[in-house]
Amino acid sequence: MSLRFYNTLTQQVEEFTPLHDNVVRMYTCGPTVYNYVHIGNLRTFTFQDILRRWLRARGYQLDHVMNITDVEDKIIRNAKAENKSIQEYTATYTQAFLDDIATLRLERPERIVKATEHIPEMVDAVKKLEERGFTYVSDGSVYYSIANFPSYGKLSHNDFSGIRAGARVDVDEYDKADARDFVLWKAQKNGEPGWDSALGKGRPGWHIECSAMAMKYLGETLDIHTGGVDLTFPHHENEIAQSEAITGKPFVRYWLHSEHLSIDAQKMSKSAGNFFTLRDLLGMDYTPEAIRYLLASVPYRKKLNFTFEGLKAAAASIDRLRNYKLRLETDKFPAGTNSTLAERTRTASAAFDAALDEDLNTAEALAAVFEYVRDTNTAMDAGEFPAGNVAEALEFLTRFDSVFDVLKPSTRTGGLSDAEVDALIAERAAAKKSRDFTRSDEIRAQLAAQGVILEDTKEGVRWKRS
RNA sequence: GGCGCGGUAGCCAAGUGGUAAGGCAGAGGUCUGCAAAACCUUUAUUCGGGGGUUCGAUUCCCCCCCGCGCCUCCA
Repeated sequence: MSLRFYNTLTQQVEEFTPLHDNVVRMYTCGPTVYNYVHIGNLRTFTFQDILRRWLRARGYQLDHVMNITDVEDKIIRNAKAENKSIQEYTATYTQAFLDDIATLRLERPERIVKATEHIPEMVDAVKKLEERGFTYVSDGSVYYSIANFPSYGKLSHNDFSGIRAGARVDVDEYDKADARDFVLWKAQKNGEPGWDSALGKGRPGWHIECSAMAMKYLGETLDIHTGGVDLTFPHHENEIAQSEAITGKPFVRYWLHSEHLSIDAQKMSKSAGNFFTLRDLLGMDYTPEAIRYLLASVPYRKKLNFTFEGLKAAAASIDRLRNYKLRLETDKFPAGTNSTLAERTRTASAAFDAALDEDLNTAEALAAVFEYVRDTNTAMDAGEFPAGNVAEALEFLTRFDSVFDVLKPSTRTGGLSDAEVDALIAERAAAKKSRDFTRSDEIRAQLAAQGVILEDTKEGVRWKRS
């Protein structure tokens, strides 16, 4: 039993151990808060959530930092268009992001840090690069000279040995194809926000944010750095170039990148306009759990093609698991304990663990759960599932749900109270007893219309909310 | 062009040098007053195509075809 992850740096699946003690120091590139995040963004954050939960399940403690990029070209442009301050504009979308990840049951990283609150650290990092000879100044802006960092390209596995030094531009949204050097500090221009600093009045480049904040909180060498594959180059490559030029030490030990969510076989992206936000899908009455399940069920290094059929399938899968749990909790089981079944539970649990240990293979982990569900349902149907095995089955479900977190229905406002439901069920039972099936079906339909599903079993009626 | 990922049943998708997990959907059936739930049967002689290695390849090697991503902002 050892945890293994695919490391982009080495292009291999490697055994994972933290550098210090039992604490995993992890950094995640968070959102740029210029708009609502879409479900493609949320796929990556869901992957990180599964990673967090599994690391903890395996006994590690976490020190996880996520940044919020709250100053950047698009933010400046959009805020200006809406006649708002940067702070005012980003506050809206920062809160929306926090709300969205909470809706999807994504755990909050131990620290969520904002770029604009770490300007001094970034300036300091740039100064250190300057002292070590990795920078040059042009038009008041400070650039990183990658010609001075020979191992540039080791993460993205690109060969930059033929690169020309000196070509540079000073905006995030480049318009020169041959630019390779990147900006560390942007001199203030007409009307843009700027901070006074030893580098002159200006604002930080995107890449230096992450280097400065990651090292401030997590030290010079991190255990894990995650992000979407699109950040591998140039963003993460640049983080390495900055951080390692400053410290002379390896910046990150394990780089984990999650594949994109696509739609109609194309990458979902804001610039392409082919995206759904979480709010869009919730507005279509899909549940957060179904969305979470869909995003989590495809292993993170595999492209996930988003379809509504897939989303419905996810919801159906959750229903199957919830029905199973309800059955465990409400059926009457014969007395005793079955050692063969107990062994079956252990096998399933071990398979679940092994699947997640191997680079978070969520698809295989789910298969282990569903095989177990089918086998034990069969045993229950045959009356061969004793009461003494119920607890272990529920424990296994709990372990599953500690990672996937989809069993508990999201609370809905309104609807019938439990007492009202019970009263109607009692009325229906009376109708059934007098073989008034018209009335009993009427009540069942009435409840169904209000989101309450009845199931008649040998032991009586059980119900659930849809 | 460079780098990277992928092509497995209607859809999603796991997987291994030894004969194809799981979920969803579909069809039939058992159970039920009817449902629901559950279960059973059924759905890929086959894993993009062609060579090669091997007793044996979906799994290893070579070539080719197709899709996607990064190489400029982007999870």
